Amino acid sequence: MTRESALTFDGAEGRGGAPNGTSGNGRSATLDGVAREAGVSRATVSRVVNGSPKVSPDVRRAVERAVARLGYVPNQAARSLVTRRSDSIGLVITEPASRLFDDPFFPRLLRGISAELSARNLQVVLLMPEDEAAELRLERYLGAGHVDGVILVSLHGDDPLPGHLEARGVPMVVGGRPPAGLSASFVDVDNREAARSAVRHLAGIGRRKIATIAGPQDMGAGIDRLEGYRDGLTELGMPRDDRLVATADFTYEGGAAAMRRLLAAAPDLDAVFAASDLIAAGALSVLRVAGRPVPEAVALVGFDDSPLAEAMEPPLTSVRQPIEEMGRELVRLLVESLDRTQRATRRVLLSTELVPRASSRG
Amino acid sequence: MTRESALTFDGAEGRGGAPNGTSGNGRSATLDGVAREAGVSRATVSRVVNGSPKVSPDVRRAVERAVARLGYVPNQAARSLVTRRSDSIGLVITEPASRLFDDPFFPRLLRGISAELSARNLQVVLLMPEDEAAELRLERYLGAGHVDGVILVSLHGDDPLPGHLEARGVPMVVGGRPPAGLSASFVDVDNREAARSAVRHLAGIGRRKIATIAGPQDMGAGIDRLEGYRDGLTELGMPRDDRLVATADFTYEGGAAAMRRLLAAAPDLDAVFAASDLIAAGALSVLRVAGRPVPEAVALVGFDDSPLAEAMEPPLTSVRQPIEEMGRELVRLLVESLDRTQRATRRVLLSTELVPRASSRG
DNA sequence: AGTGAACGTGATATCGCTCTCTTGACAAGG
DNA sequence: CCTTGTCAAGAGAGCGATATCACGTTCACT
Repeated sequence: MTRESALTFDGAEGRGGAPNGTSGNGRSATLDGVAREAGVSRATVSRVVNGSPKVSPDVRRAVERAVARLGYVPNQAARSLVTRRSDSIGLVITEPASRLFDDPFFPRLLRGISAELSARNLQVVLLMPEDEAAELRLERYLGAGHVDGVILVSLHGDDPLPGHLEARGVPMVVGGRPPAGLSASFVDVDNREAARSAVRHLAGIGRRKIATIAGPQDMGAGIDRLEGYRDGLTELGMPRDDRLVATADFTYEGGAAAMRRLLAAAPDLDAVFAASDLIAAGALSVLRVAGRPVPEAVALVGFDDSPLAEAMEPPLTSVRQPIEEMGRELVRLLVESLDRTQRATRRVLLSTELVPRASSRG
Repeated sequence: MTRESALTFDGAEGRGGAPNGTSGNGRSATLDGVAREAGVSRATVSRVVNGSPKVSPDVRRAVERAVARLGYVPNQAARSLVTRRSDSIGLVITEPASRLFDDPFFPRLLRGISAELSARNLQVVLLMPEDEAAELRLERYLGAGHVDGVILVSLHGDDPLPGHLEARGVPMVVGGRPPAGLSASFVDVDNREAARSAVRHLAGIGRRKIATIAGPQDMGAGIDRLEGYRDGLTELGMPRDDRLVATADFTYEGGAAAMRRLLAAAPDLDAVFAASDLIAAGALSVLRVAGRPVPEAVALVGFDDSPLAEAMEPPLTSVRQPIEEMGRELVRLLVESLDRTQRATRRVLLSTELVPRASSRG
């Protein structure tokens, strides 16, 4: 059962006097103080604060008044000590400074997570281990129950953390498809379907030689988008042609290099689906130098719909992901697995939206 | 005095047996358990764990072994209850979904903060109030001592939060110059000097009609960059000309609109200093349409050095900010004010670096 | 009327840790 | 030989909440 705090902190802070409350020093009133003020026992105040139904209306009102008068806020430490809950969850980001930190994916995700948590009166603790030692410390920290559950994002294939957490029985959900072998609940966008729809779109404007610059093949996003590209070709009855596939890491330079390879291997291509906007930007610069105008000679589609997409010249058609929603869904999943003791793993795939712009005008 | 935990959690978790430690269930060993295991009192274990010097070497070793054997991790709730410290700090972001969420500023700042905190064994709690009610709740939460101190970023002029926190005596530092009237310590980049150097750079490549698209004039960054622009002109002995100044919010569209106004008011301008890269991108698109090639006819300089800058065509000269360092410095300042009881406010200005690219080639 | 279920309230035992005091051991000084 | 000082280690009192009982009341139903 989810804890529902019935206590609203929105009341006025006393009647203008100098209540023995929070103001001034940092010391807040205690349960005991409120009990005295209201003329009841600590237990009763606790019940009111926690929204127990077993309190008579008058007493409840009296207590609520006392709470407001004193500006009482429960001491989380004391509460945690006995409930063995921290009412906070950990957001673990294991990412070596790269991708995540160069695009707005991360702030948006955070916003979604935060919004959904605050609706539940939970707090987020941010955890970004910098190195091996920190990750070990982190494991201990999480295993010790300092947070009630963990959200992991941006996992790489070889990270031992999720396995260890699972072994310690720490409730956990993963953002983005986790590496094989891990049976954790996760939320991801439907990369495969998204890529397929991008290919469909390019075919829809008459392109017949559709190439792709895929992402790293050790990451879920990279793999799935390539799969989807192939699905799309198959669905359209187009032949599979390996000269039309290049891979790159999610960078500008990587995209540029891959585009050069594609042009060399298949000079007659007339469209490119890039696995990220940054890759597309790199590709675009190469196409420009090569004298292949976009979209006339080569149509281009990116992925992420970052601010970059809109600012490019020509503006880039791109696949938008519901990132905030992903954050919210992660929280929902985690909270669910916290409430029930069930450990059934669940997978959630969110759908995407193709945003057409000038880079793929028919 | 800063708490230094002498306890390293990096040791092996027992010798392969099934220690009564953390593994398996989520229940960790307690101080008492460790004390029994080591044949000493709780107090002594506590001293070892907290790095007190008043413990003989043998006893210390014995305790440390017991700690490692049991995989003991201190219970933060219990500790907080008595020390009245939470060993965590709050990062408050009051931003209506806009700017912060469309550029990599935020993840980088977070990384800096996180790195510096984890070196001190402190945790970050992320707080993003969504509306008025949430902000009130937040105030109570912070006032109740749930965190030891607060870092505020992206403050807007009319936000009452910092004032209220100050009144409640919550230790606090601010990222970015705070609105006037607030006497809090803060860390900012030297926007003024940065803008001045951008102007100097443009003059250095022979431009004589240097315009600016300034940011919102209710934000420190917007104001200071405009000031710096004016300083630059003065320093170079150039006349101040209000037709060469337009303001925009930090968006692509805002930048485009401002550029149109500038071209109308001062068709003979030959350089533009934009207060952000996104603004510059908007300006660039307008210049292109207007048939004013960059950098030949008009040189362009942005601010932030976001990934956008590098991907633009031509690549954008921009001012790089030491964002991670800003995060680290914020933490240092906060921790300092936590340690000493001194409430002296301090200001730290970090210097920036101009990254020249094709958009301002002489 | 009598029994007991239901319900509102209070007393009290924890939760795991820190920290102040006290104790005990041993060395130095008179 | 006793006092005094030093220093390591233990004993014990909370910190502020929750949760389990126990204790009246009130009511409904035999």
